[in-house]
Amino acid sequence: MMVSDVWKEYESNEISHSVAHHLTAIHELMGDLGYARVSDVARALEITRGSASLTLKALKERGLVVEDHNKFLKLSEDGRRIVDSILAKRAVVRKFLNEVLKLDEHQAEVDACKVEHLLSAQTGGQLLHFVHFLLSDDPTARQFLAEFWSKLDQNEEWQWPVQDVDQLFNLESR
Amino acid sequence: MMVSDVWKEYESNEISHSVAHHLTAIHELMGDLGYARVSDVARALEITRGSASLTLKALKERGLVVEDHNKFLKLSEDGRRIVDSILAKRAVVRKFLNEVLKLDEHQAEVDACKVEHLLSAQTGGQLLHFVHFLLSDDPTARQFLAEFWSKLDQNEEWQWPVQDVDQLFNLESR
DNA sequence: ATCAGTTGTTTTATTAGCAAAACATCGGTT
DNA sequence: AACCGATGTTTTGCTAATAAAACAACTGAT
Repeated sequence: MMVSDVWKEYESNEISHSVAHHLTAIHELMGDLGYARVSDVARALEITRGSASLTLKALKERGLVVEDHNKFLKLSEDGRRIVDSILAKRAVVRKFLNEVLKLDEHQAEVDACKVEHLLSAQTGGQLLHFVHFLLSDDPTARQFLAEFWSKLDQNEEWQWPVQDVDQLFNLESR
Repeated sequence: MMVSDVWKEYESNEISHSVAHHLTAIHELMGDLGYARVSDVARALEITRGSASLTLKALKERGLVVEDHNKFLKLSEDGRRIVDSILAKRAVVRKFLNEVLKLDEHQAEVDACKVEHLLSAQTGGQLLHFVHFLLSDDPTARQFLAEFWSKLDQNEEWQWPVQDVDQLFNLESR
């Protein structure tokens, strides 16, 4: 049972959910307001200034955020790279969930947001290739999607959660 | 910026990563050994008995785990349902990452493990439909996959992370 | 019967992430 | 000058999840 090898990699993730959103908040505030201070981040995330102050202090020490001569925050080069990768993954996952799997926008947004910082760069890149081709003008892709969606509408349902997914696949495919 | 609405749902998740693995450990130990005690769970997860004891006490109080007259653990009805849904999501995600996106098995396992407890039932169900059709004998699905994989081999790469995913989609598709 | 090993619990401490409250420091009004 | 509001920090406390260590209880071998 090689379970134990894998599951602890969760905590070894260098970017927590909280950190991911502190960083992306700075990015979005720079776009919206042109600046980002501790209070602005706190407001955007709806946490207290005290909490934001502590988290951002740690991020400054980690070199992901830099502080202006007058308390104005900015992403470092590294911070910027991290935000780029997070936003790219979020966008791809959201697009897949919403435009392919036809989940409503809120559900897609929520799930993408939960997952964005956990996916490897490999996974993000491959998913981008996949979704890009799937939503392209390629006739095979279009036909495939059309068939999938029509099947969805036929509402042929399993009861979820399925007890044995592997069995389901083995019996009906391949 | 409706960011703040969404991101806090992460912590409101009733099933943490740790809880998910304590529960699935009990499930797998029941299959492998026929029983599951605190020490067995601790060994499986490679944490101390003390930690497992505390977490499992909380799970007993939450009614997800029940204890035998002689300290043997078992999943409750609710616990069982949760494990089923987690394992189903993990299996589907792993299959998708490995067999469709062609990520190596370890990466697929790791990413699926990170994500499994965070996906909504809706998302899990839709993804199951999707992967099931995608890997079925349907000729359209087969052709689509063949084309996708050949594109992958052509190694037409973006530099990852992509700066603006939405722009990438808007320009080249639709 | 004693001794060693395993098991389960409890206590103490640590870390991340939050709230709440106190505090100091500005900047602008009046 | 005095005041008010916004800002940033610090301190205290909380929860979840861990480790480490001490402890008690049971099990089995000799």
